[in-house]
Amino acid sequence: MQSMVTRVSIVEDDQRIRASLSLLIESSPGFCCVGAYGTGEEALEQIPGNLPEVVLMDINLPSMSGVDCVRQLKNLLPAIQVVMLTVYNDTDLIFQALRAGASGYLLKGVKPSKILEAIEEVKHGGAPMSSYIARKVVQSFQKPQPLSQPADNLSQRERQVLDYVAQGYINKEIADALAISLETVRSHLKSIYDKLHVRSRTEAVVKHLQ
Amino acid sequence: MQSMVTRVSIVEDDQRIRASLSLLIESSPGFCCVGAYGTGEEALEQIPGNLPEVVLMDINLPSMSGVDCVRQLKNLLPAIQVVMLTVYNDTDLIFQALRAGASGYLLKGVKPSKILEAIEEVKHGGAPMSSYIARKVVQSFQKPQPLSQPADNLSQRERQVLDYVAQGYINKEIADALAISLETVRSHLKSIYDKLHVRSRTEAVVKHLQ
DNA sequence: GGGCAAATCCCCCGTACGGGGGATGGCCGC
DNA sequence: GCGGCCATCCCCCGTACGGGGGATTTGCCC
Repeated sequence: MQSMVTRVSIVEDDQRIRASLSLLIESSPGFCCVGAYGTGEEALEQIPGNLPEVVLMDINLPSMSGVDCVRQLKNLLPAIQVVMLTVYNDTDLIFQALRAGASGYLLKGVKPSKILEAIEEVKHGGAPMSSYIARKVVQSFQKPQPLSQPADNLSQRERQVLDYVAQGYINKEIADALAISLETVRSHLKSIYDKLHVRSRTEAVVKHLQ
Repeated sequence: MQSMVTRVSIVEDDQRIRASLSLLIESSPGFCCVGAYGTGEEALEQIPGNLPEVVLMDINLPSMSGVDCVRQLKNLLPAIQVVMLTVYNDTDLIFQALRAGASGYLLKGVKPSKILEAIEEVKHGGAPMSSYIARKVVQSFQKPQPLSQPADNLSQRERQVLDYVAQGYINKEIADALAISLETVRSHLKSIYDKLHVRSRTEAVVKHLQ
């Protein structure tokens, strides 16, 4: 079983930030800082020797980047948990870091208590993320599309009908589901085809799902 | 500008849970419950009328599923923020819900205070997730993802035909494009419907585009 | 050589679909 | 108040579609 204290290492090139993180960890009950490194290379060398459970990793390191460091670290020690800690909220960097194996991603400026919470959370299988980061991540599952939606002037009702069509409903079923007549459904479909410049339900669905 | 209170609606089929959520919202300063519905259909009908900022959505609803409800709701009201609230931590459901447009995902059993925090967080652009969920989401970036896709037994020719269907071609056009007869296209389509367990080209296309 | 799946083609038949007309209210904007 | 969209409903008509039969050829596997 694990010891009662959570072993943490820090990889951060700014000496002041490194020192203050180290101090934060050391001065908090239940945490202990087993290493603080200024470069990714140094971290890769030392970390296997003193096995922290959690690593706080700056993303902007000299020479080897934080992302690369995470990738190699997770290769060496798959069980290690990494929380990125950075000023950058650049979307690409977030996904690069997550793909590389980071499990958490905090923006610098969070309260110290949040950092400690994140360490505990990541240790117990969570994925602590600043809310902005979490939203970016969730969005990546949603529509890869709308930077500027072409504003397909569909009315609410038309969207609703199209939604049913996209679920494979035939017109009669849509009519029943919406408690309107078959003819009304057909009317809505005509407007939909007109507005989307298509000629069939299949085309409409494809356009609807982009 | 927005009012100081956060307007919340609840979609949850269990009357007791619905009542207790409603009570939680109403009795918390800064929150107000503008609707509580037992079915997705009811929610879709009523929510556009009283415009909550945040919707708490159970995933396991009778008839229309919570996921479908989210999909249609986000279609109608793209700005609305949805937090799933469920006992299921099934990976597929999580991603289905996120793809459908949910921005948060809490497991039932979280402390009431966490629910209120989540509502505020999602309102301000965050993505509140239980730690288990967050980890699943993050993992989906790490695993070289093509884990699913069990190769739906379609033959090469069938995929080709389905591809054209998904581009809105009618059968005659597909026949011309592939230089085969209309009847052959129809034959392939029959096998496709059979293999995908669908009854129309529209359903087939939807399944094909996941 | 028999079995088998893929790919090709054919016919019948009912019906869902889409295009072309309409019509009626309701609500909004100017 | 009039034109505009919206939502609702109705008719006719041709055709694309899907389900139900088939058939043939090619190639592969055992």
